[in-house]
Amino acid sequence: MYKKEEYLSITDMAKLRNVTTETLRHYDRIGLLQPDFVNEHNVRYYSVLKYEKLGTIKELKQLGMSLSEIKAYFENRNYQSSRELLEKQNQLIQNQIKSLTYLQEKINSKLSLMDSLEGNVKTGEPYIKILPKRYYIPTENKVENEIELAYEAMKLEQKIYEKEEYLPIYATARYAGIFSLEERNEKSVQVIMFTENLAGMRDTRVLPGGKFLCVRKRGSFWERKECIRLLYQVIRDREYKILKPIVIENVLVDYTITDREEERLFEFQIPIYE
Amino acid sequence: MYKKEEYLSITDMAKLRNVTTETLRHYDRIGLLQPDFVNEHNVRYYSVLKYEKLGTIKELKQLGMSLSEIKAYFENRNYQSSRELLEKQNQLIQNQIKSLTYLQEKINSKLSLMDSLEGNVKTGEPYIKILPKRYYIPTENKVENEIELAYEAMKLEQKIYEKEEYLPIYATARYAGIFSLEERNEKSVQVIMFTENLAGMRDTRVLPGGKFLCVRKRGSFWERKECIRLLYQVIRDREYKILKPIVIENVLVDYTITDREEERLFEFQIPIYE
DNA sequence: TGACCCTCCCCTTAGGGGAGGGTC
DNA sequence: TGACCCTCCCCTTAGGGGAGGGTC
Repeated sequence: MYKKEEYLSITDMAKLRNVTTETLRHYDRIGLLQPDFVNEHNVRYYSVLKYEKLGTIKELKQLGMSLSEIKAYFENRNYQSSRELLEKQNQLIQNQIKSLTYLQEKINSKLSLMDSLEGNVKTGEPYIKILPKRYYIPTENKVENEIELAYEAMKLEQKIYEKEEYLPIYATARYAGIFSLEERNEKSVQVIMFTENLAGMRDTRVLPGGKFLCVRKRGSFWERKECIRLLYQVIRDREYKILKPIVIENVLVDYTITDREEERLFEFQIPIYE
Repeated sequence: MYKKEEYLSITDMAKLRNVTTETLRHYDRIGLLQPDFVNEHNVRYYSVLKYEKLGTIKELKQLGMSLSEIKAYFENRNYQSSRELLEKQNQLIQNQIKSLTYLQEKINSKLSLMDSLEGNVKTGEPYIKILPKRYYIPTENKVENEIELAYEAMKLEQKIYEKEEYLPIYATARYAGIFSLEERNEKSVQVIMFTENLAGMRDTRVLPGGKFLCVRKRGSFWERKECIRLLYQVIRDREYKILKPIVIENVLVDYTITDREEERLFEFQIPIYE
């Protein structure tokens, strides 16, 4: 049927489609794309018709199909089966795009948070900021050390994941400790997790928006005495009024981002009015 | 440091993060996530602190990182390295989304073509249609059989790919044969490939838009006598004038879509005026 | 002769799925 | 006792990278 010169060597074919000869040998072995002629020394020769097929194989691979799926497709290829394949792959790709887009949003919101942390707010310098109304879920038990904290945080996460896979708004900096200014044991703290106002979450509570006197601090979550004393001092000096006797210790940089304790960052917030 | 009850068994941990125990054993073996305590019978116990790490591992895997990359990241995790990681992954994801979106466009345009083919145009029934101006690149040599055709088509594709990876507009139904009505050898045909008006392609030619008398046919590319006779007949009967003595045989369904010859579909187009 | 081609054969990722036998 | 845990050990995908030797 064809003239000898119209055969392509394995290297010719490989170069035309930008694959390696080893790939072509592999496709031969598994019966996906076989040479049209093999000489007495086992040298492979391909008809130019195989060029198109190799192109299709590459495309289908790019769509995420396995070689055996591709092989099965070629075993009975007709208009209908091609159409169904395209529709199926279209759906798969759409799902992939969706989940990648979601991932990207998550990463971007984390990067934005990091950007904001690298701004001009210094640790140890109190300042006032206005915060919006925030929603949160509390833990069941107060915690006094790293292990208890991790345990309660785990329970919170499990609770959320039951309801929603998404944690968009406070996906970053979503943990905080709340403790009462009236209680004497400043080691004992209630861990909370900020959330969106999830309709389905019955435990969701509200933290009213308003003015907060804040200060940032690096180091350990458990050494908060000094910061609180500092905020108290400012409140007295400037004659602010405490709106509610609580302190919120928001975790801005935690062990999910760094293993270095000195890099961890917390912000203490006391609700006030002037 | 912690109470015995705060250890999690391998099954507990696996359930919390929705992985298998085998996965956790694997992570232990490669040193990615190791139990905090192993009893005298080699039974693994995990501290609750590992819950967070396992979550991060899952996320990074989802971002497409390999286990050894993840391990390396955990070996020196700090604010800066985390930030760089996020930025790198953000870029990677963006590229993935881009190439998936491109693939999707390609598939959608193919599906649209198929939709249009399943419309109400019957084979063997001549009709008039208006076509826009089209650009194409011709082959160097006329062809007379399947092999020669495949060879010329290959050369055309190689030419295009040098310039542009994209073949959007005519990515489907982009091949056609052109032959002269004056030449007697209707086996000899010039193969062309429709393209966008690629600025860089110096071979690009133009096919003027206008009215075309058309007819569709299934079967082989090489049996075109009857169709041409039919079109001639219509031209004579209805007293149309032939604008240019050529026939374009556009390949609508070809061997990239089906292996069944009876499913292949061609459309013959003769430029006319009334 | 240099570029090309061949057949073993070992290797990689991230676990899955047993078998066979102990442990909580 | 039933549910759980352990260590081998073999297997999968899509080739990559030689070694050692012949071919166009």
